[in-house]
Amino acid sequence: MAVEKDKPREPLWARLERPAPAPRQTLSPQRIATAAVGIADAEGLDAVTMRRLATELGVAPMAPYRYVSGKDELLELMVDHVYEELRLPEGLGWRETMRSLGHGTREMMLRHPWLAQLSPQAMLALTPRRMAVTERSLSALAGSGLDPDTTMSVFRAVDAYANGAMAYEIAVQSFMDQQGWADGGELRSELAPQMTWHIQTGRYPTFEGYLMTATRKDDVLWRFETGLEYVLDGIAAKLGI
Amino acid sequence: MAVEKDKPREPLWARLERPAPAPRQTLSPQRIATAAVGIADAEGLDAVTMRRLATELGVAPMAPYRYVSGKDELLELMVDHVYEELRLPEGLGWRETMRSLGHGTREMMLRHPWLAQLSPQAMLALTPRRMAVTERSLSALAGSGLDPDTTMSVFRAVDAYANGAMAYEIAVQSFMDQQGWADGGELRSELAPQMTWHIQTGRYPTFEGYLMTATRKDDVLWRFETGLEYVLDGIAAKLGI
DNA sequence: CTCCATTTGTGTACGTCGTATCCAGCGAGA
DNA sequence: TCTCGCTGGATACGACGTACACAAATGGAG
Repeated sequence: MAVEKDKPREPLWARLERPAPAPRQTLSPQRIATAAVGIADAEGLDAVTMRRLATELGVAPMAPYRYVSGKDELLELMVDHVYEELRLPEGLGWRETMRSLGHGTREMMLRHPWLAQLSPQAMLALTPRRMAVTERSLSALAGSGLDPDTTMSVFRAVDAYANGAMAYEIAVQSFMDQQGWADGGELRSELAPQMTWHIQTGRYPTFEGYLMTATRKDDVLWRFETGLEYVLDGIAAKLGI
Repeated sequence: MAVEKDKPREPLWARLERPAPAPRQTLSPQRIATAAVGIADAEGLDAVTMRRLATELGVAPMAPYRYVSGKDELLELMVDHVYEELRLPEGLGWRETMRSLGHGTREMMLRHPWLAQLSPQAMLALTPRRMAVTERSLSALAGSGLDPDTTMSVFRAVDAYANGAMAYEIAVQSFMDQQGWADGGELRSELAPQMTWHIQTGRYPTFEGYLMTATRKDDVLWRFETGLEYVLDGIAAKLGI
């Protein structure tokens, strides 16, 4: 017996490309992905359990394992499923395409907040629809006369900003949800016990000043767009459009 | 009995401020945080288990619960512990401070890659040292004559970029580690079975072109810095420095 | 139509996790 | 000295991911 070595197992996406070898048609990757995403959307990622998924599909707990090697691949399947919603319009210039990437990412993540709590590994997963987004982005950038490395750096910068900003936005949103606050009233935001306590120590005067005088604390869209424009402007400035 | 309602429990940080009420000195938040961070650094976040932590501390599994209400608070403690490493030099201009925030975040996350796989909730946690970083950032920005909302948007943009970029960098890094690849040889990077399969479908010609012609695919620091400069340039451009 | 190899779903079981609950013992103030 | 409150220990429970061996259903070959 060799050192503990995972059997190299054909990539998930390769398997799915072949027409299903023998269809008994109660389960399918599609059905599995849809069900799992449904659970995650409705009750959060923690509710996505192999057992729960099986129940939802009306099937024994181990059944989905025929289509997915484990929970990690299930998450990959979910990511790919949901990335279908992120379509970049064709024929736009680099800036509009990148803006569209940002906003598309934002909307997709707001619809599926659990995306923000996937492990980086799962978010790195090279799924077909994810690859398609990358391809489209790079090809929109291709007309600008940049070298390949710079092109990729632009795409990654926008993607990094969008993901980072949404991780934060979603964290705040889900915190408020769980507090039962329908909307981010400014007052309520300050009333988070943790925040109140920190401020009351008097150690963060600048922050306190912000809390008391800012007027767009709850305008999350404004914040996202403002940041996105920084990134786009910076790209334009550095690269001469 | 009221609706299932968690007892409001005093914020973690408030409790820690009081001098330990009765010291029997075998356990302490400090010791707990250090041990937990040690485990996570050495073996990854999954190895951080309440039981494992207790073992490491030479204590019964339930003992740490006296200092931490559950695993979530343990993670908060870990985050705070590690944020001590992120110190922003004083007296710098806004741009140098933000650059320092970016690089400081990067180095901290490279030292503690598990930061990238914390749930957004845990990353949102308002811990003292995190608050201190925010305070310092905002105060460095304060001299630039920006309104409070814009000031915050600048800080959040840099923070979002740094976090998003590092989530990606760390995911790639840990993937390579787990493949046993010491360094991101370009060839090897292409050899990831998933990637190879996708490329071979011929559906991603632009991406394929990038893979074959790019020369800085493995220069992760260059990529991080380039993206960070986009953000900083964009801020400077949009706000007139 | 029949038979069989292959594929698809089932049943059972194991080890590990987070943590609720109750208990024992120590230290300090009366 | 007694006792109260805090500390850490012991035990236990339910849920999780998944390994493994089995049964049922399928479609092509004869």
